[in-house]
Amino acid sequence: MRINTRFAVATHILALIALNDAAPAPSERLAVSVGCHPVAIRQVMSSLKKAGLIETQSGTPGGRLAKPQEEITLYEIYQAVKKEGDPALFDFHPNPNQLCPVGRNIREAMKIPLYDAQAAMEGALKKYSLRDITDSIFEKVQREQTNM
Amino acid sequence: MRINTRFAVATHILALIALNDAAPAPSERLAVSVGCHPVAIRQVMSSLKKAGLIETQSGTPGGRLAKPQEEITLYEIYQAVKKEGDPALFDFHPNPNQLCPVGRNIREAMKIPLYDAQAAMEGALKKYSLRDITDSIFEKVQREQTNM
DNA sequence: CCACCTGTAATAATTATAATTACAGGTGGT
DNA sequence: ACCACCTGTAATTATAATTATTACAGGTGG
Repeated sequence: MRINTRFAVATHILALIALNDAAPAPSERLAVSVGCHPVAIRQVMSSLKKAGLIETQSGTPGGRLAKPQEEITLYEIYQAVKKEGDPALFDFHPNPNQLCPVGRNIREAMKIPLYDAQAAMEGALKKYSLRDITDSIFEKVQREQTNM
Repeated sequence: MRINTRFAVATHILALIALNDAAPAPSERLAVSVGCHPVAIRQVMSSLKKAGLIETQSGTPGGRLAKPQEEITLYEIYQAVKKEGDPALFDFHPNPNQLCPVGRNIREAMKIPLYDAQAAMEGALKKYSLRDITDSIFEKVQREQTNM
């Protein structure tokens, strides 16, 4: 599962949990809204739990937010689902020829700029909380019902 | 070809052109250093030409920088190889269920944060020029030869 | 001319990604 | 204490994305 997909699924799940005061939904139900496989939901929820963003109980459907929406940033969500193996925004780069001076050194030469770019991206994600997202969704839903 | 790969290949090619005062290298030679297929080299060089970063001539091997290294930023390189088809940093998101209020609206709700994140990333790339990269490579090559 | 190259499209091979299956437990209601 | 239903996680299969390869119509310069 790609980081982008995991991030999208994670945010979606958290929004569903945050907005749905009703009965706790099993992974199968969440999967219908997200549009993916229930197992993918469980895997992502497992990561969110490990990161301390939600609380779940094995065998019991659904989950609760572990802290207020205001305190969950998009950055935290991103980090929660970012796996050991392959996070880097830019997976620079395939297989440069080690016999060529440029091929041998370009990776290191690009390290700082790319790290900088990734940090800038992550910094932007820190500016938004789950609350911002759910507020935005709520607002749009209201508009659907009243107007139009 | 993925945007990340294209970006890496493009930077590599530009560094090779910038550093190699010697004879112009055909795509096959560049491919050896980059570690990919010659056709990929030609495709990326085609993009770089369209973006006004290099000058090439059909039938004649190699290419020249169209402007000084100082004036070619990593951002420009990134933009040059970014294709129409939607390279967006976060391809949010697969196929949310349109029958669910959250699934129907989350994409729009995430739009601003994700756009912001991408802009931040691109802003960081603007801070570095091709010269920074080639200087760094040159420095590392020097160190390889003298010390160690 | 001719060997060598570019530019680009189309196809084939490979790899990454997501869906599915499987199963060992946990839970809560009855 | 049972049972239907669920989670958590690994292993496998199917599918989609990506890269390599083939192909070929020109351009170039000796």
